[in-house]
Amino acid sequence: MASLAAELGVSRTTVSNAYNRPDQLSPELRRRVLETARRLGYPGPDPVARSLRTRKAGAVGLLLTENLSYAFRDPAAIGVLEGLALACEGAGVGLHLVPASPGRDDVAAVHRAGVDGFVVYSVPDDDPHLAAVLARPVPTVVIDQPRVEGVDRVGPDDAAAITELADHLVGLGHRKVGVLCMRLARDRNDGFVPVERQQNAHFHVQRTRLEALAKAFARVGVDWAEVPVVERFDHTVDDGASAARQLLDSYPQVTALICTSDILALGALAEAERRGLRVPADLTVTGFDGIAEAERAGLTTVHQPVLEKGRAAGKLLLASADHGAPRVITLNTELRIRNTSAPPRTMEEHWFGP
Amino acid sequence: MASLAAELGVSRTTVSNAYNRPDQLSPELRRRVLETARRLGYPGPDPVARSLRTRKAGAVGLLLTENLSYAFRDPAAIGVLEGLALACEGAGVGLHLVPASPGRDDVAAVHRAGVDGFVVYSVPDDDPHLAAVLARPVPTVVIDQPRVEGVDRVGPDDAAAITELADHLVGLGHRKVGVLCMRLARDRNDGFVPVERQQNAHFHVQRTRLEALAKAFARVGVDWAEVPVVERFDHTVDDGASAARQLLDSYPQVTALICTSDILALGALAEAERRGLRVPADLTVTGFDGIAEAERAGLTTVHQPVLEKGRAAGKLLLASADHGAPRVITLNTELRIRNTSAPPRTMEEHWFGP
DNA sequence: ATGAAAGCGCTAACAT
DNA sequence: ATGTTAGCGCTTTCAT
Repeated sequence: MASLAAELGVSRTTVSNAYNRPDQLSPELRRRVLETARRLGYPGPDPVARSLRTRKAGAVGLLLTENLSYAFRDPAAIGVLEGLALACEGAGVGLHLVPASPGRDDVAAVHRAGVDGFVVYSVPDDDPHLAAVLARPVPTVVIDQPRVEGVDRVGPDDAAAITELADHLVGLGHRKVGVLCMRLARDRNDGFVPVERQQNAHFHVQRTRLEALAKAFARVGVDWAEVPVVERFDHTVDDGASAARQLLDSYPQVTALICTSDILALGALAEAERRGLRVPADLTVTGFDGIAEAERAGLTTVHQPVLEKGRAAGKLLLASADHGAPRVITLNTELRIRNTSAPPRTMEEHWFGP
Repeated sequence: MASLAAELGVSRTTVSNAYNRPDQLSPELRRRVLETARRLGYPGPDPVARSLRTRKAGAVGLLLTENLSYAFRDPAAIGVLEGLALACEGAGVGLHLVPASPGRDDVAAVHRAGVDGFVVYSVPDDDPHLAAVLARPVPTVVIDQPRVEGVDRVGPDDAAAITELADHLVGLGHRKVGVLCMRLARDRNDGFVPVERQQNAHFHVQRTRLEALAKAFARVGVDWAEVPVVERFDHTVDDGASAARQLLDSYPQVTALICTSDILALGALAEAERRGLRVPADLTVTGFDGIAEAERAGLTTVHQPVLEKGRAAGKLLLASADHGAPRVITLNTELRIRNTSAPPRTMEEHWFGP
């Protein structure tokens, strides 16, 4: 830029103005500046230098707990991403996906990200990347989890939502239930979950849902310590199927499988079919999220507005006027009763048919 | 940072080293620096200033022709994104989604993006955002389109791929065909496409496919000027259905509908069902891409490795050693003949049954 | 309407 | 092992 100014015999200020404040220049001069720039191969102001000077990066960072590519496998995550992208697009700011693998604790990527703020989507409360984000002097919005003191948050009321679902099942008469849940902590534990691990789960959403389920079933006399809960570290339909298999192999008397995501529930449905169990006659299966595939499958589930979740987070972040109190946006959820939930078969029905 | 150094009675270099080159410091001093930093609330080196100094942003930009959120609706685009994210993650660099709406010609977002390079995915050759990207002094890789002189590119051999498909249809005996294609230029034209518009299409991929189809059918005596081609600006299953409706309303004698994407083909399938046309007995339908939904639907299509496409582009960009000749990666495609293509019914069959 | 001066926060040579 | 010096390229008062 210096050489350009020299060549033109003007100051650098003038060149800068030619790009950033056309009204501060005679149109004629501006034209000359731009043309000379082209001739000399000057590509326009360097965005990084500009960011340093203006203290604005023009981008927001997104931190996920998972491999970046995970976000593109899970329909619910895609919905959140889409909503967030929408909000960013509306404001003309970029969306910077931070490369944070769950395995390696390499937090450097968070430090390196030139962004004006972060959206953190569904990470465990002890995630080192999260700590790194919070240490940065930029605003942050958390989607779903964890709850962090003083930090904005967007998410559903998980306890209320799943309580409604539990009450539905209780009302149908289910007492022998099993649960399929997602990862509860950063360490892999593909299998049954002792109550202690449930209570200490670092993924707040899962912990809340399990707690709410325990409470709802306790009200009708079910001892939660007796309820089998199977955890899966990875989140695919196949994992849901294998979890269902593991649970039903040991607890064939279960009449309802409560899954903390639609993905897992879809897998449970597949496993039920494999075993020749009719849903919902022989087995009730429920999900959580309300993704399109679940609707197609007729799954009874709790629907949450994932796109809205992403968008709300983006808007919150971009509207970060130095607020005093942290803001919390609670999204509406809706129990959608479809074709995978029904009363359990009684013993009579079991032996003599309905 | 200056005040931190002052407080500690050391130079700024030492503070910098504490963060960036632990080996240049006594562990003891380093510990003291980091602790004092915490106490003083110094959040660590500013990423933007560091980028300015090191000339490395630690991120690659992604430019899409569409609303950012479009990328999250199209399974093929998601695949590309995932592959690209994978490559970025592997290298520890961020993925910066550039907010470039197709409508507004606001190129500023491209100028503002602090990135070390760009991946451009499927944009028209006259896209102003593309021009802005190429003007930046950073390496660029194009996925699919357009072809730009001297710029790296990753994509399938569209002509060869669709020629194979055309030959399949020709072999089955189809001569009365119709085509459903995606957007051919930046202006909206939802309807039939005159040959001239086909030849002047700014989306190179679509143009290539149409040209190859024309050539393949010309070889068996079909006059391409007589072949109906319907274009859709938006790319949804519903658009595919409405395009099929528009085409079949005017050309009911068509025996095969060639769609330039699986999404459009899925819509065509829906429309065929709506009209009571059996596929493939009454109507052959083909797609392009090989997305999961297409496989489920049993669609005859051309499969291309979308994830690999994104990953290859990312690797190419990240390995941008000042190469002499531009590099081109051609991906393998594969004709997948499934249940939506069959010989056309003859007139006899039509009147008297098979 | 244009220019001069100052500095955003950092790191990389090159000393010592 | 630590300090000195010199910018990276830009924008922004404030003057003229």
